Amino acid sequence: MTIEAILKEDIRIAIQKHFDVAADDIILQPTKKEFEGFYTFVTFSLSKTARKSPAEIGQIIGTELQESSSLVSHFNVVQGFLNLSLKDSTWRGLFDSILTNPAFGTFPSNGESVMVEFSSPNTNKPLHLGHLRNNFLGDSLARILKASGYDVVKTCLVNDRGIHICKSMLAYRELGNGETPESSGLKGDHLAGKYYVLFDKEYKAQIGKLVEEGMSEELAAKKAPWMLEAQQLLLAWEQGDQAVVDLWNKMNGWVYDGFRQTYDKIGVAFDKTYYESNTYLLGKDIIEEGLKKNVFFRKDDNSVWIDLKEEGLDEKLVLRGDGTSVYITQDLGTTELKFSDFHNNRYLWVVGNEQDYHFKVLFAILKRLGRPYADGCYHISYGMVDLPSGKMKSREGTVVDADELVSQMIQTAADRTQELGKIDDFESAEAKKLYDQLALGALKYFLLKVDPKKRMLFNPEESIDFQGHTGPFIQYTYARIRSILRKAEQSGLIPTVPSENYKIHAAEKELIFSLSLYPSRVLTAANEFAPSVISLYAFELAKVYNQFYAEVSIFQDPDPEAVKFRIALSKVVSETIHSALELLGIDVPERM
RNA sequence: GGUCCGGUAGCUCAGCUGGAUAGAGCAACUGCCUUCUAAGCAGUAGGUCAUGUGUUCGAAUCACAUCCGGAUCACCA
Repeated sequence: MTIEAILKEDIRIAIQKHFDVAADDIILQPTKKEFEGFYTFVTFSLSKTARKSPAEIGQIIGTELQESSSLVSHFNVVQGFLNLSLKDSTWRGLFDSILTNPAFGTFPSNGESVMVEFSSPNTNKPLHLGHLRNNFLGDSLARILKASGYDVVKTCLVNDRGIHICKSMLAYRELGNGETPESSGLKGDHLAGKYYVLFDKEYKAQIGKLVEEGMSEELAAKKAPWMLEAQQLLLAWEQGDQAVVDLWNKMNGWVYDGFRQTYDKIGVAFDKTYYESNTYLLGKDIIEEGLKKNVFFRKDDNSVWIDLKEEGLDEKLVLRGDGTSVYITQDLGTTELKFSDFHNNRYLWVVGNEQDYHFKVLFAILKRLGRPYADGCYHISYGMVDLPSGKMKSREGTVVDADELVSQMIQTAADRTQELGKIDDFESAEAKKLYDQLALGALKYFLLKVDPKKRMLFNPEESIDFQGHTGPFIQYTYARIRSILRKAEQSGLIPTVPSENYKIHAAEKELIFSLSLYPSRVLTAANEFAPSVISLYAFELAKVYNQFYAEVSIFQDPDPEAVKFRIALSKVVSETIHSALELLGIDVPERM
């Protein structure tokens, strides 16, 4: 049982005893900094039933706890707030339980499995900042869910077919002159992206010309020669035209090669990758089934629909009149495939909030169809990354390219590190590794510290910080501690829990308290699908440690017990920081 | 227009299962490196929590309304 749980029980018993009131859900909050104590119980709500003033109630419960609770040393009451301080033996026991628990912050298997689908790129252009948020969120969530007891499968659904890919292919065929990643020195995904942009340029010119000749803009957009041709390409692809399929294979191959480099660089991997070219025909059987079950209905033009007005949604098309699939058809099929592949208890999709409606519809359909996995489906909807100028638009060239951003961050990390001159003795490979760790630490932390649901702002003018509320701040705290632990080891000092006579310092209590919060934060992060909970925790812990570090001396303290205790505290903090950052996919350096 | 999400310090964000004088970081200003890494610590300054009404002993937090911003409502994905 946790300290908090025992305290709540003690408070419940005290209330029962003195006021004869059954209080089931006792809520404790952390005591605000300006008051003494660590846990606060608010008594206002008891005032009516207990027929006493909040302050009196606080006094009575506080006195009772001081006498009978095994944990409480003393208390103070401010208005209706009962602030509780803990005995040194409580702190010692708490710390001991953390120190001796090698799996601190991770939970045993809960017997459930979950699939996290994320990343899901299109193969016509390179990854951008928005994809990074998606990738980091998905990767981190997978780690957090694993730590909280789930069996996790990470999947990626690659959108490797469709009109957008055909646009790149067309522009390449017409303007490419046989260019390759090797001949151009461009990463494959960037090469494909280049032709996507070229397509758009030419396409716009064609529209302009048609409009000049008197055509309406809307019609011109449909009738522009390259648009018609791209549609022809798509059709040819679907019919298996060898030349088209060959080009498609060639260009997608380049793109995958480029993606692989990016994924390697940012440390993201998947257990299984699904390709839309393999799944886009799936789902039609489900449409048939739904028609038989009268979940769907057919309109006169042969298109198939579902009426979701009861769910507060609308009528929704599930199959085109010509019998071809739409997005939702595919998703029905892919979800069925995922289920038959893995039989997970839960399915999560990390997809931007622009698709909120789509997933509402998808899940509603799965329920109507009576799918066993329907209730386990959940859309992890995250907000867009905006620029000061507004939304990123790939066609308008306002996107922040992922590879470029990462290499800029690495350069900044290198510059900053060299300025400080602390690692001048590093081999160049060692230094490079550190720059990568810091750059990705800064970038990942930047994108993961914000509540996923909220849209966030990225200003390319102001590069991402390495000071203050950042990844490198936390990494720095870790490196600092590692340095201490190395020194301790050399001096033969063993981390130890102090004896009963040892008077625990306030800064030490703060640290133990911060540490004790970790497991519950992991669970909160898992339940809310919010890596930001872990981000904020890691920052708080690092901050508390730095305060401790500034306030007390570790090796200079005359009391050998204090020295060994502080080394033990440092050790556990470093391990907890390491663990928390690992949940965010952030690496820790031994020195920086 | 319907639905959904958001509006907290100059900027970026916490806090939102109701509780104490609303917290961080950045930017600004002041101190602290002969002592374990100053990518740090301590401090100053900065707020009508979009607005209004309501519920409550108590509201940034809940409800309703209004204003502002965004997303979505495709036989696109």
